[in-house]
Amino acid sequence: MTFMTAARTSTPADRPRPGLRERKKIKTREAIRTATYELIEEQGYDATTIDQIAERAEVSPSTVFRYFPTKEDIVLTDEYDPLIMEELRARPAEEPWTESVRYVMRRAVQLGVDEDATVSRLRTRLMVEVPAVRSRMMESMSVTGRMLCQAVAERTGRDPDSLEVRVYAMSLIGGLMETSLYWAENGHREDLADLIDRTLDVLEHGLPRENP
Amino acid sequence: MTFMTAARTSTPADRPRPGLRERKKIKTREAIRTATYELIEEQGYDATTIDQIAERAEVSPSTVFRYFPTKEDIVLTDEYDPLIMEELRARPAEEPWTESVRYVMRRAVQLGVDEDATVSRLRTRLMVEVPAVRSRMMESMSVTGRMLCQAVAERTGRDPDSLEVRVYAMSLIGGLMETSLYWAENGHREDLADLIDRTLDVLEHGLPRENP
DNA sequence: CTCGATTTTGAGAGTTACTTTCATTTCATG
DNA sequence: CATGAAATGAAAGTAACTCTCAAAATCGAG
Repeated sequence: MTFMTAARTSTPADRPRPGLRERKKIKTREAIRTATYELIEEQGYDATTIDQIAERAEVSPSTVFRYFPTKEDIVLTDEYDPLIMEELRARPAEEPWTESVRYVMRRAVQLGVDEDATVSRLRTRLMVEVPAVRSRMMESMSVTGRMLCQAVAERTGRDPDSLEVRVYAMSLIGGLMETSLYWAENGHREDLADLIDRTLDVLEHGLPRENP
Repeated sequence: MTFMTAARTSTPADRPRPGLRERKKIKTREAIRTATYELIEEQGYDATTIDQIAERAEVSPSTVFRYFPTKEDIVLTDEYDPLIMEELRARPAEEPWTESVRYVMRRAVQLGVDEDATVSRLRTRLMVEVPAVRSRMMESMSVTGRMLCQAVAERTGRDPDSLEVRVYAMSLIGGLMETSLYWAENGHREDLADLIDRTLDVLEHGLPRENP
């Protein structure tokens, strides 16, 4: 769900003490990411090289690649999928599936925007403007899609690998993806939660009768 | 619609005489493509370099890039979208929209498989196996999506840029994409036309009641 | 056919993302 | 503190893609 949420930037108060090594690792990761965001804001995505990122983050270029396999990943790495999955599982079993989806998606959006609206917008903007970023994001869609398959299967007792479940999941993801593109293309003016609602309406009931 | 059809390989008998220059260009294009297919069959996608392709196609590396902007494009360049668009427009206006889609998609698949089943399968296989190819293919999805928006808008008198139309188009594309992935992952055993039918059923009516 | 304009091609050098290897440093643990 | 494991940096290498410019092929008109 990279396409609608900010990345989780810190480990609030998870486990007791992750050890110095772990903490340093997280710090480095964050340093690289914020350096990248800054540089992109300053000079744009393409003009920003890995070397510049490394320099500003005060690590070596090789370290950058050790943390992120590709440049796009620095912007896009997503740690929310598991959260969404959890929330989806936590919904009451009697709740209609479409309701659960609606609830969880709205919540995911809210989380992302709350945490850091600037990053959220930068990301979706890059998604519209930089083909490589968009590609990478779509790539992550399939992963989210598989996860959704799993969730649908658990909830409704279907085979997660069946064509039907997979098609359902993918069309959902595709639709939501288009929603965030739409949001960004229109300058983030409209309320994303509303857009999500309208999107789910289309997916559930098809196109509405009229469109003035 | 790259993801389900082969590329149009020749200009059957279009216009009277395109001139030597044009004909040579088409030939070069084809040479590059078949060289690429061969090399990939022999050694796999990643192991195949542009230089090798250039050598076998008997052109210079720069020429390869002049014809195709990226390596993935050599495999994936799609010339079917306009055809699909045409066919969609040619359907009678009274026909329900979903019927038109069903008819045209099945036809597109048939065309692709008829023309060259081997290439059709190689493509979908690469789509499953090579991330870069899958990305590039997804990238082309958005283009096809915009086109579909246009078609939906024309047929039903809606705004092609409205959220609803865009979401509808994208979920359709996403679903079909997943269908070809499914087809390839299962070794191309099932009949693609049947899969398409089941896909459209899901998109039109949601997940079926039960799934034994 | 020939000449000049236009287009296509090739050669080569350059940029940059990404990989790989290996020695060095840094941290955890007994 | 000593020993082992993990993180880091330096450096060289690969391959996709870009750019430039000169040579060659094609076309159109006289």
